[in-house]
Amino acid sequence: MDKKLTLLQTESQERSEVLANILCEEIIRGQLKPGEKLSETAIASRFKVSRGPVREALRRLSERNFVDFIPNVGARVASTSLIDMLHLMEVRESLEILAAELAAENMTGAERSRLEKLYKNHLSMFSKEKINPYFQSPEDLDFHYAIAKGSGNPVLFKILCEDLYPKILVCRSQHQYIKGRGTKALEEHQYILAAITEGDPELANIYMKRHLQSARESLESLIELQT
Amino acid sequence: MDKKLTLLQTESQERSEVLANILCEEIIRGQLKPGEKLSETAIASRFKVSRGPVREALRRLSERNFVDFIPNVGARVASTSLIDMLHLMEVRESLEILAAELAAENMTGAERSRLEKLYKNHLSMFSKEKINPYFQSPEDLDFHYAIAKGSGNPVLFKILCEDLYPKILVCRSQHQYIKGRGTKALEEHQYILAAITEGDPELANIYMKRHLQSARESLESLIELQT
DNA sequence: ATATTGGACATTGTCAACAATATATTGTAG
DNA sequence: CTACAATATATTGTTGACAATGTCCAATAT
Repeated sequence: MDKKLTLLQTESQERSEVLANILCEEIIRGQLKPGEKLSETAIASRFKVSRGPVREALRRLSERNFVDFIPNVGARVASTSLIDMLHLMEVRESLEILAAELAAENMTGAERSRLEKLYKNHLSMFSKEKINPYFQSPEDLDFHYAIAKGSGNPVLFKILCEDLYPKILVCRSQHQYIKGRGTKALEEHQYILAAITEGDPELANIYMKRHLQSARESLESLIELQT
Repeated sequence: MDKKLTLLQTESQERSEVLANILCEEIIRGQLKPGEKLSETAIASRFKVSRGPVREALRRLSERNFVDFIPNVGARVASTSLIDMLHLMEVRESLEILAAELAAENMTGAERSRLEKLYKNHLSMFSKEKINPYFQSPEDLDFHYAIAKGSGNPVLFKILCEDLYPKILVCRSQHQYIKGRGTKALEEHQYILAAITEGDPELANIYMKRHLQSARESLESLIELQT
């Protein structure tokens, strides 16, 4: 239970980075609410350290845009709107299409078979565990991670996996917005997988585009409803 | 002379952010060489502050990936290879195409006329001042900035203008790599401008794609030569 | 000569005290 | 009762001192 998020590697020993990552996870999980004050002294006493490392951690989070920072006032958990989410999805769409293309061109044999394994794993999870089909499973995310990695472009990987995905997760946790489009998404994965394993960038482009377009469109209609 | 870079707004009063921005500019300009050690005490005494704010600034730069940071060892100016540059250009291409499309859809009248003004300004600079045609002029950059802004997508703007462009400039300064494709680029701008002002996203997509593809291809052939 | 060990030095990490600023509270006047 | 002002409190900003870690160099052994 309460499975650790593997988004942020805490291999480094730097206090400020470890702190930043912990706070980041708590923001992503919604344990820290949007707008909530991040008091230096409170955090310092909670983690039994002095304010120095805490300040450094908060500056890191400010650079990552997970907190809004006002000089002489302090840091607050950044709040993200559904419109922000839409902007994130728009950029994500463009970059994941690129990632799929590049993955179809560049993935190694090992990476391809691993992607296939991820897909099958997702598939079996789906039928076996009777998980809520309208829930963004870690397996779904793994699939997209693997493609970003397989693109062979570290800049692309970094923006997608360390920038956009975490922020999209924050949006979800702040809005109880549940994206999952059930078996539909899984079917779409199958086509994407096939295009990539067969080394067909054009098809990978098209299938990834459709996959993400429908995700974005369902978000757009959700925004319609709320206005 | 020595015109200030306007990339990084230093409106905030926060010491650590001001310091980070100054160091950032020096890295972009090549005044701080790749691999160069960024000693806390040295920087602190240079700016007449204590090490606290300097440490915070270095953590910020580490998050921005302008310095490589090793715990208990320190920070060094990140060095970027031509391969890094290629990865940056690949992502940039994808995102600027999106920006051009969105700009064609969303730009306000004022923004459109401003873009036109930027183009004409660039044009006149070119003929009047007899500037080296193979030099990436600020005017060229302004044009791309305006399109990113005009997309109406702040996430897209941030990644392009605060993430990718600065890093591409670092690459240039670290490699004396001169991209400018002379009058050719300016011509291409004209087509992009027309498509955007006429609100034609499809054409804006195509012209921007061609514009950036040729830039990337010339980089690819440069890399060929060097190997 | 090369490799290794030890210690001296320099640098980074942490902390607690103090200064500067913002926020909250109280008191007063209208 | 509300609006404003002055004070009190709390929070952030900065600093210098000390601890912990890494780096460098000379002395020694193989």
